[in-house]
Amino acid sequence: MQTGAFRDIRNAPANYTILHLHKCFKFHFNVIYILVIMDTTGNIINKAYSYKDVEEKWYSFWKENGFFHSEPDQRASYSIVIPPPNITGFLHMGHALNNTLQDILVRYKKMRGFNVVWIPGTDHAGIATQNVVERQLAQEGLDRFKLGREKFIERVWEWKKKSGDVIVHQLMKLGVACDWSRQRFTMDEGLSIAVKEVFVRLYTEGLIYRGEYIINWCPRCLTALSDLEVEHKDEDGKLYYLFYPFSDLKEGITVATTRPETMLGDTAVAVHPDDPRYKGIIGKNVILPIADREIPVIPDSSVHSDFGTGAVKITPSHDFDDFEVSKRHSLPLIQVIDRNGKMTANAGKYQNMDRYKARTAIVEKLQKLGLLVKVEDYKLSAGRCYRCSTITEPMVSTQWFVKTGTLAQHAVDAVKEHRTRIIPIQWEKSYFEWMENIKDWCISRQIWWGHRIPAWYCDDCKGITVSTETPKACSKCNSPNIHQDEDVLDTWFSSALWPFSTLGWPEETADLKYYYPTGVLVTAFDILFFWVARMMMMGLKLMNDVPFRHVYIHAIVRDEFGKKMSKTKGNVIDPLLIIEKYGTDAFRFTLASMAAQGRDIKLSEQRILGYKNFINKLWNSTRFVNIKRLEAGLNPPFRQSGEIHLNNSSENPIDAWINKKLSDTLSGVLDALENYRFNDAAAVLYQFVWHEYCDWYLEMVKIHYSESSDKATLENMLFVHEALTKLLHPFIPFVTEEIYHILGNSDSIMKASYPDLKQPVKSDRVSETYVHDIDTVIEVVKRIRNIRAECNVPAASDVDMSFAGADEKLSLIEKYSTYITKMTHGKNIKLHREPLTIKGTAVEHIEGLNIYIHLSGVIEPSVEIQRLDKEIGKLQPELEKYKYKLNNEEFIKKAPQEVIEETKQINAELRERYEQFNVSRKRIEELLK
RNA sequence: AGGCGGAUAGCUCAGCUGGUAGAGCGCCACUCUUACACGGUGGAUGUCGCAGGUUCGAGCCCUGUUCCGCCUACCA
Repeated sequence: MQTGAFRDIRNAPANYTILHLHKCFKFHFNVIYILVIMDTTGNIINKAYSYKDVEEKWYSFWKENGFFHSEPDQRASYSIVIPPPNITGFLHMGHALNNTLQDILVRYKKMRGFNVVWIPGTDHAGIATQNVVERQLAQEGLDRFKLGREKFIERVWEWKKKSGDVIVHQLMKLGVACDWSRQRFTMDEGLSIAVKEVFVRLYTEGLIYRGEYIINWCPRCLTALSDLEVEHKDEDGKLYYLFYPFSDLKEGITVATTRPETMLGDTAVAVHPDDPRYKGIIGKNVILPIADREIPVIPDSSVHSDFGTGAVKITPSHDFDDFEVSKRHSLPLIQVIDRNGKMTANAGKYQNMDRYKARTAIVEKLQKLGLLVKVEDYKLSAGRCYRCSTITEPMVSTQWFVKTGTLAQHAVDAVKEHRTRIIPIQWEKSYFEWMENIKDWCISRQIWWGHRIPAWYCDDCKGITVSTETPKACSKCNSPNIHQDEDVLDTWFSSALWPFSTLGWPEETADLKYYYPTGVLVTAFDILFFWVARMMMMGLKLMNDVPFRHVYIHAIVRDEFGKKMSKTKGNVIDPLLIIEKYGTDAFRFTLASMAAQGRDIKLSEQRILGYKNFINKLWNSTRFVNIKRLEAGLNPPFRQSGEIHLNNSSENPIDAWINKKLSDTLSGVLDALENYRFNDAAAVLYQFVWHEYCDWYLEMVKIHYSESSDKATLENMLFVHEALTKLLHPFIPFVTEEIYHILGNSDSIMKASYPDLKQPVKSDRVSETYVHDIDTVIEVVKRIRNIRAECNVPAASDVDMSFAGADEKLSLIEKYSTYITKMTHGKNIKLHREPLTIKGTAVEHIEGLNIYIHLSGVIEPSVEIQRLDKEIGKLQPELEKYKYKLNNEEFIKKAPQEVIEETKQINAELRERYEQFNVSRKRIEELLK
């Protein structure tokens, strides 16, 4: 038989008819043991946890039973609105992390008795979605203009119907406890009403206005972009030095530019007013070559004298700064590049030429004229459209804006007054910085997919009518000849309303009253400005209250090179593949464990594998406790209340011990989750389950139960197992639900409540003693195991052991001798008051106790001396450190009393151990003589 | 250019308010023991980027500095 075959059978699914094999391979004999373990419903419980069987089953169970649903009631509410993923989106690591963290909070708060709602939904993603559909049209040889606005929008809706919920179904795979009955879409009827309402209100108050301004324009998407929608990157470019002669043609001025094609739109040359080189020429005119226009030399302090020649050509129509300069100096605007990125009629014979072809042509022409002074290589930062990466063009046009001044101020105040807390707090600084330098928000987009701007223009009086309902006539002159604005609103405009529009605003609904403001917004920092800041402004303005009490900012998941994962870069790790490979629970636990990582999470599969093993460990411990449960015929509830009580002096010491550790774990998890330290919560649970509960408690239960058949301890074990299952549920919902049922519960674990510290954990002196006892037993066992391993004692052979020390310690050893012998393969324990000297014995020392392992024939005295020397060698530098510390007068004088006490105690312990080792060493040496 | 973050065990990273450096994976040895080999037991491994400073005491605070990353920005 081969190992491979062995494994294959072991991992067979639950419905596999052959019962799985158990510890089957005996080396010389082909003996196969078959062990069958069944749960209460008669299913075979697999030895290896197979998540695939479990996950789908429970998600539909939860969903169909309405466990995700919430309605306002008497309880305290806790609400979260999902950052709505784009309908064009596919689940990526960012979504996975973001939604896992939210789900942990949602399930946790539910189990703590809050009435929790998590409102899901999707975003119409204007430009992104339009691009997707336009690409489809292109394949059919069509474009949106051929189709016309109405037909095009129909096409988008069709597409949305078909593919828009892909991301939603992917989210479900993560196990998210969203209230799907409340699912919203930013272009829903209700949300569209909210959008119009906000537009009209803000317009009426003068907070939305229409104006001519220079904006970022994408010549491919043919729309305005907000500042945030433009990405800047350093690129190789050239810096051209152009010579503009004075009108007397004798001398001139050299300007530097990276964009010579814009020179045809120049309306001035600016120099710094204090620049001595140009003192005399301010006010003179230069002749703009090719265009043959005269333009003035003007003073402006925004010019940096030390850059280039200290003289700047001013092109107000195609440069943000120049636009500002032109306003200060009342310069005319001359547009030379059009919306398609081609030269306009103002460019004379270059008309209709592409902007980059025109650059080459104009540079050549200038060279011929002898006006090109020089060309240098230069790194420049070009703006690119965040959707299609086309280089954007600054363009002067008429757009709609939100006046952000006071809105932003209120949003700043709210955070300063901690009505909304940003966590981690360092993000506050970025938030303030951005908010305090905010510009008016350009909200109009020249695309078709989105909320159409509710403004109508009168063909007769040119008046503007803004209204939530489609008007019949101009509100100014009553003329029926009106037409609606062609533009739609920035996608983020509707997203900004998300925390209240999803709750029914502008209606004053019961939901709105009950759930607003939301408890927390969970998001990555990359949309802190795009979205969070704008929700703050809108929430405060329209609801008169912050939209969320907390903002929790988590990391961005990056690839191994620290780059943001994106489809265009092709560096995406698909979470769905990870789920397929390791299971959702393992994946979720990994994400929670890594949530603390600074700004980037670089996902490593090794780590996920580790947590998959953890789930398996949990699974197998469940198999064990359930065998015992069925044997003993125990059924839930395993305790009358959820209280963890330590004050039962008749209880088993190991129960007192594990209950204390459970209680510590509980407070650790609560503290961590209340402070959004997901990784700490995960670590505390991992440590408890594996290294306290499984490693020690279950092993001791085995020993105890085989001796005493004590059902009370089994019940305590089941109580602890169920409690830790509940504690883990928010992190790993699927496996915990399965376990909860295996333990004999018929209801969902989602209905269970988190173990609660409100019922105080009492502990009397007896329990405390028990806890300390077991800690000591563990310490003793570890020391003995250590010796066995270091002395290469064969694992299967039992060894005699003796103990020497104070009565108190000896009675402890006596009391727990069964645990000690069974856990160390020991036998014939003997107790002594005085230290021993026996040949062939290895020695260990812990506080107040000497441990002797009798290894005649296994260990030579000389070898034992070497071993002791090693121990002594390890202790020496430690002792030196403490000696120095305690001899330091300043330390004694200035350190807090408790630190000094602690130091003294550790020192005493080390010293005792050190001395005992030395004594033992001497005795063995004497034996050798 | 400014702002922010990172630099800790071979790898991926924890380390909250300064008080004997941790986890997971990997590695070495033993081990298929009756929940689990996706397991058990034991073990090795770090001048906490570098240089100063404050402090009785610094991975943590301060100053400077070097790499790496991100964000913002009007040097044309």
